[in-house]
Amino acid sequence: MSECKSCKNLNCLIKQNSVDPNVFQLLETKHTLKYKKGQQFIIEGTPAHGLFFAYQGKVKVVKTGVENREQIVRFAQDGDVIGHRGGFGSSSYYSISAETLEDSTLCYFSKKDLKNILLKNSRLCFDFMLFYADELSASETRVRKLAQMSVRERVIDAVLLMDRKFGSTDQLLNINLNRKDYADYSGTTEEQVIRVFSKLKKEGLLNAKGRRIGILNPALLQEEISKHILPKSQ
Amino acid sequence: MSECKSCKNLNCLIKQNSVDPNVFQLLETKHTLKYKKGQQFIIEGTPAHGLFFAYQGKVKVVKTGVENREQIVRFAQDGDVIGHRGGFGSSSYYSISAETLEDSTLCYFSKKDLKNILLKNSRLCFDFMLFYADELSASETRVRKLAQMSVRERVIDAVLLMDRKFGSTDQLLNINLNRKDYADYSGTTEEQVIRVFSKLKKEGLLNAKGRRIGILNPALLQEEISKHILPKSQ
DNA sequence: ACTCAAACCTGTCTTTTCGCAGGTTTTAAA
DNA sequence: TTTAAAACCTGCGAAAAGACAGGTTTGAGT
Repeated sequence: MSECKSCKNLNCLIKQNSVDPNVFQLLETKHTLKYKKGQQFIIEGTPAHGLFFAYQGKVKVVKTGVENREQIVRFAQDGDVIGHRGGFGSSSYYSISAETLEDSTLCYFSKKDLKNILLKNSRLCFDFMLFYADELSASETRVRKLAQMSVRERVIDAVLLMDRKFGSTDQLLNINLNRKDYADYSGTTEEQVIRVFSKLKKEGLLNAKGRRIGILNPALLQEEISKHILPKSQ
Repeated sequence: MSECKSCKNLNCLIKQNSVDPNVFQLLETKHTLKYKKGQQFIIEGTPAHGLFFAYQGKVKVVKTGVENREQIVRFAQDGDVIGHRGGFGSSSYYSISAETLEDSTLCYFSKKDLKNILLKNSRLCFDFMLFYADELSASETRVRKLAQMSVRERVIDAVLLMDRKFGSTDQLLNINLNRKDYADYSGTTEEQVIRVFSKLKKEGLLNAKGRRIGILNPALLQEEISKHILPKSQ
């Protein structure tokens, strides 16, 4: 039920506001769901009834594109919201699909319940607004990067993001993605990712044995894409 | 002062909520500003004090990129919000620049005043949240399109957007953009836009004399990019 | 109407990215 | 441990996109 009390995902919007009695009431309506690795739990274009929070696990959020291409728009893990755009916004259909990258536990709220609380609790509502504003910020930066970076730069940017988002242990990324996933995030093809990885290996910047990816020289990689990263405006 | 009463921008978030006495109070703090064509009124990276609403006129919102390239992230006109991400969100610097495309009148609110009202009026706050959610939706669709469409497709998409957003009179778009602007929106170069326009002219799909752009066959243009447009999920 | 800078256009060449084909390695399940 | 599918890799040719150069047209200000 409301094990939000003991939840350690401090960046969860609900958790942050759970002291409010109204929000506490919302928690009664929460559902907890478990999914195996590789399960698709949101399907783009289907009617949206609610939204999810990642309690534990890793998720990729995807827009289906033309032919067998898809666009990974975001990765989510502990505390992150998923399916929020179907939950609210003008469309009542999910605009994305979501799939677990490993065994995961998710929290689910119906959008009806959540909307009621949001209209009662302006602090929670304000936090949701800030969340969307930050997501928008990230998305617009991504628009610019996709439009202006080369394939090599976009792949480097993706690898560095994985390190920031999921971290590394013993110089190996804590996330298990195949080359197609990197391609679908970077807006290129599997072959190009493989080529860039091979080159980076030869240059001693990256360690890539199958899906075990390790960043050997973060500073040099960061340096290579630095001209696309503006300090204050992100 | 509070000529919001008589404002005809019905899609303006403030206007929509101006019956609320708290919001009415906010209007006292509003500033009205006039700018000439081509004036930059928000500069990326500078401290953000507040946000703007387009009262009358047309604006391009831009992220500065590498070399002399910039990325147009959005166009705004009557009622649209501008600079909202500096206004709220975790960064207190503007993440974009904004420039008028014609003589324009803008409404300005300090973010301090606005935040106060948002925390008092959860309906207004909820509307702002929905606005951000929809913007995010549009931005993520744009990520996919930039990653998966060809240059020709992106240029066609841009021209069709101009028609939807600003409309046409006598088969001429009601917006005055140069080829570089189309390039900066579509994520390509000026020359490529010129080539695509020339080709479309020869094919009888477009009419382009200088900056006067006319769409001759919207159905065929739409058809050409239709495989990238998914019905329910946008 | 004149002038000049800005905007537009086109051809050619270079670079980047992509697609396919065919092979090798990895991984996970039986 | 075996086995088969999935994932990974590389070379090569094709296609797309970009850069540059030089010419023409447009249009805003005088």
